[in-house]
Amino acid sequence: MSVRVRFAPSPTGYLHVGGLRTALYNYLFAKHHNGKMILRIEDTDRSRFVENATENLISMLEWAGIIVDESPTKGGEFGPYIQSQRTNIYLEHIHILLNNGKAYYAFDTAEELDAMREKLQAGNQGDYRYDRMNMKNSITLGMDKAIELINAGIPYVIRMLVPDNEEIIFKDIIRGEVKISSNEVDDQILIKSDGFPTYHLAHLVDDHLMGITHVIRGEEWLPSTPKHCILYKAFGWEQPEFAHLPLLLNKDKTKLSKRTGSVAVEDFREKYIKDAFINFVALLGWNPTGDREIYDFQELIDLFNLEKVNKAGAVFDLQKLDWFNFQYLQKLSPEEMGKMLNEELLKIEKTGYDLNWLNKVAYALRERVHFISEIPNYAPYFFNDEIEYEQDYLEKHWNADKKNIILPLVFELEKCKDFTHDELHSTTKKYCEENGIKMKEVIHPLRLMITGKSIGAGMFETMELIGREKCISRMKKFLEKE
RNA sequence: GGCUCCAUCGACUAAUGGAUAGGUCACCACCCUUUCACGGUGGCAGUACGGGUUCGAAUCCCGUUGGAGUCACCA
Repeated sequence: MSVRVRFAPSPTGYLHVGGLRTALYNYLFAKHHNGKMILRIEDTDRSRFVENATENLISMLEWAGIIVDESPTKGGEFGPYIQSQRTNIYLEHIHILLNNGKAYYAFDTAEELDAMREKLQAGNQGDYRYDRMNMKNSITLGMDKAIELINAGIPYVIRMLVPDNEEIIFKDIIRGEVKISSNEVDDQILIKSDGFPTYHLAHLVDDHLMGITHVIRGEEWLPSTPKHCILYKAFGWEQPEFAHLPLLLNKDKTKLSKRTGSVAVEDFREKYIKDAFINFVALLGWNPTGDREIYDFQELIDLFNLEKVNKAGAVFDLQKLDWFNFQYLQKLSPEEMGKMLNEELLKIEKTGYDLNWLNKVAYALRERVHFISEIPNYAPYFFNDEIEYEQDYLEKHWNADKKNIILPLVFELEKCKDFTHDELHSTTKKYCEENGIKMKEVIHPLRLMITGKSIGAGMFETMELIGREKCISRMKKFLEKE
């Protein structure tokens, strides 16, 4: 049987990085096995629906390189792929359960449920499950009475009937065998009073109908998996394989949330190189063994296996992601770097640069920044003619003596024919040798006069990029002032 | 609180009962050097604790401790 997996988010606004990793693992697993991945939108909670969330979800997945085989926009033979368009299917299926006695109607109000839970809490602690035999439902009232209430327009829900005293055992690919007594499982609501199914019913019916072979989802679903096992059995369906992924964590080891920083994929898209981000995320909770860190997308697909997914959660620590970004930055061509730099400059409304020149600037600085986006701030002297001088640097490398050394050099440099790195370098070297001074004695003042900053790329390379005219005028302006 | 899951350097992880517990990020030092970086070399740092099984345990078992997830007419 060929592998079919799914990613089934709720359209609640944005794609969470934890969700992206789940989607990634699903995708890697599917493609590794030449299988299919589907995208299904779980929008049965009408109150949480957010406009355009589905489009956003898809565009984030596509940015990440996750191209699903079947989806609301792409279609497929198992559609529709939006749960709110499948309500009739759920209703059909709930009747199977109603008819075989595996589900029942319940009429309790929110207040009555609250009262029940309070009572249970007062009695035996830790047990808040639906008290089936002491509430208003078709078991205590009888089916005739239940039908009567329904016909009278009384709101109702449909709950699953959990069998007593059964041991539920299921196999998880990552965690092995998990056991739990059915006495711990609640009579979960399957159909809400608004007629929509809950997640538990809807996802399970869909997974079955859509031929899903492996359910790969976050660990937060582990506690409700026994419910799903009971449901599969109630329907008489074979259950899929389960794999519950370890959670992505905040620094304090709690489930990753936006509390401590951004978790929306769109925010990462703005800052990081896609391949670096994917590489980083893929290695959070999984490792193909060995000492390697850098893997391209195809290698991830080739190597991925669920058996080597870790059990413990992984702290989502951006420090290493920055390093990955640096590594991938070095692999880009000057043209790619220049393009990114141009986009950054557009954001701060700096336009009109020669693209070829931007390529060179970005390339020259590639080893000094983790992100292309740092460049405008790291080396403003490429884009502003107004130079700000670093005070410490100025004090350290400038005084009356320096002026006497530098002045003749400026004239020599002005005479350079091509104003290229090589010529500037040899001219300066010659000058230093003739006057018995060290190169660094003059390079720092040059850097100071032209860039104002103590850090940056090689000075002659920088001068070539800034150009003769600007370099000379900056030096002269500085010399007049100081 | 009940239930379930989990536990290797600060972080990500490797080591499928057998070497001095390996690599990467971060941090520190040194080298290179034209500043800052890159790069190179080295360093710091870990099997939560206690039992057991075994010739041998990070690894298997039990217990303890700690952490997390979950317990909705949300997914």
